Amino acid sequence: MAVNSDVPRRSMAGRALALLGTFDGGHPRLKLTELARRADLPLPTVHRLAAELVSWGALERDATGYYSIGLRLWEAATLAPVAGRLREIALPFMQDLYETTRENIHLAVHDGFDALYVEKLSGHRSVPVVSRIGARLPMHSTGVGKALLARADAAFVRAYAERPLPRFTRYTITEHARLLRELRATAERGYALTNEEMTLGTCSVAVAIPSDGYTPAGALGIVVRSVRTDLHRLVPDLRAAAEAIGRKLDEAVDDTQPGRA
Amino acid sequence: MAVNSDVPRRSMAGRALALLGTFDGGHPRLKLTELARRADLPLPTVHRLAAELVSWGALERDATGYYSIGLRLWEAATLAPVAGRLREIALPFMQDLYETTRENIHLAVHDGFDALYVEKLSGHRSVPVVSRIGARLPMHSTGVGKALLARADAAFVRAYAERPLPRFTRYTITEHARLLRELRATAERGYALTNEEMTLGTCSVAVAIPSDGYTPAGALGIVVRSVRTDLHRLVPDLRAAAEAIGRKLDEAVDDTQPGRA
DNA sequence: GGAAGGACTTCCACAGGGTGGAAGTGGTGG
DNA sequence: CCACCACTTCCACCCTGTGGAAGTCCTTCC
Repeated sequence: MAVNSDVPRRSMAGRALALLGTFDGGHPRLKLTELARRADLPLPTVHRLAAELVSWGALERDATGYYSIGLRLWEAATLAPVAGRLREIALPFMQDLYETTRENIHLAVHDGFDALYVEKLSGHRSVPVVSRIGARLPMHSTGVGKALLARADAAFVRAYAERPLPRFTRYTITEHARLLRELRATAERGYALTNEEMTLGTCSVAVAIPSDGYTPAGALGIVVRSVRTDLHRLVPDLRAAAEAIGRKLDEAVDDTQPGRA
Repeated sequence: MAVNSDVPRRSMAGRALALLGTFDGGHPRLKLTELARRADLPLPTVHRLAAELVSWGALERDATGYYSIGLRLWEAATLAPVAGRLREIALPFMQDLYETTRENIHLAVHDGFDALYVEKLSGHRSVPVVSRIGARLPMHSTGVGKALLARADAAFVRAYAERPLPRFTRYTITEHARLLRELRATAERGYALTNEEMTLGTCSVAVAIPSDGYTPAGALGIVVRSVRTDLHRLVPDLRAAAEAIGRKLDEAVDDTQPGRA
């Protein structure tokens, strides 16, 4: 018997989703037992349910018994607005930025208290970074995060700053007052900067994508080696790209939706 | 009462998945009624189930009542091997190809009777193409498709060629014997070519990614305007990229999996 | 070689979550 | 003002999922 006396007894669909939810960046492949333990479900239940998910294509199971996310689920997920419309529109502009910089180009959206990375371009010559498509990173220590936060409404920013701000390097901003000051400066300047706040040796510029019709709001950023001192020179291109993306998004919204997004 | 006397009574999880399956490239957003009709489920059932999916984040519902695929499902799907490992490894090489050509760079895998597009890079100057990340296109009319098909085992190729081959342009190969001949030529040549077989005005080169440890098998392709006649010149770079990707995939497989993929 | 342990699979009688027709609500357009 | 349509809520019946227990099949260790 599970000890979920407080949990209001998950439904079948809820259990199926719980199984999907057990996968994360550190655990993209799981064995049956791990799946059951992480989802806190009895083993036979997981066994039966997982088999059904596999038969539909929501999960895959390889010869060694490991489960991973299935191809068909991935395929369905490409239809999410964030992956479809936003990415599709942004990509050519991100390519342009990549060509001129050959550095990591990030596209992230605001979700909960995190910046969720929707697209990332990088080449062999780019600095290695911790981001990954589908990854969540904090907003106070990343370029795109600060750009998003600087645009968020005051109540949200206050809520964000009142939580403990995890430290990643000795340059990470962890004092609430300093974060608020930084965000004010970002808003006035019109773009966000970071300097070794997430990873030593890298710094970044980012701007918010000015689209009023589209949610969740996005931001575009570039991460470079900190030895490069010409971060500011990237701003005009970055801003032009963000504005062009925003314009296209608004057009696309008008096309498909009579109401708001 | 639904008329599914032949369908073996779908389970709850099956119904939830059926809802996700109602979305496709032509219908990325659906209203409740459409969802119910397309999934062939009673409206109250869909209503209840959809609400549960929304609360988890597998679906989203906007102010106008339209459902679409949810952010959390998209996030989970980024953990699929095809999106995670394959894409991540291939991307820098695809970037290199993009820089030298500024044309559409495609990465596709073999799934069922289709080429499933896993990644696509394109800029403003690239020819417009019908592909989309997550899209499925036939294997006999696309570069990546032919590259995959030329490597598939004989039984599969026979099964493929025995089905009717849909025609897209007057250049599409629709005769079975000719397709088999073409595939033989592709295998000998070591790369696939198409010439206005999917879309008038575009042609393409593609090569299979030579990885023995990794399934599903992938292919890398470039689509350019047909006025460009130097398609063959792209082959060395393309092949080098595919080989490098294959090598990295095999390393990655060794790292994480004692057995086979 | 054999015993112990662990991971996975199968079984089945019980029970509580899901079902879906029907009725209610709200908005729209004629 | 009414008719219509899309969505939402309700509830008593009953079928589907439940999960402990037992079975199978490796792997490891002595």
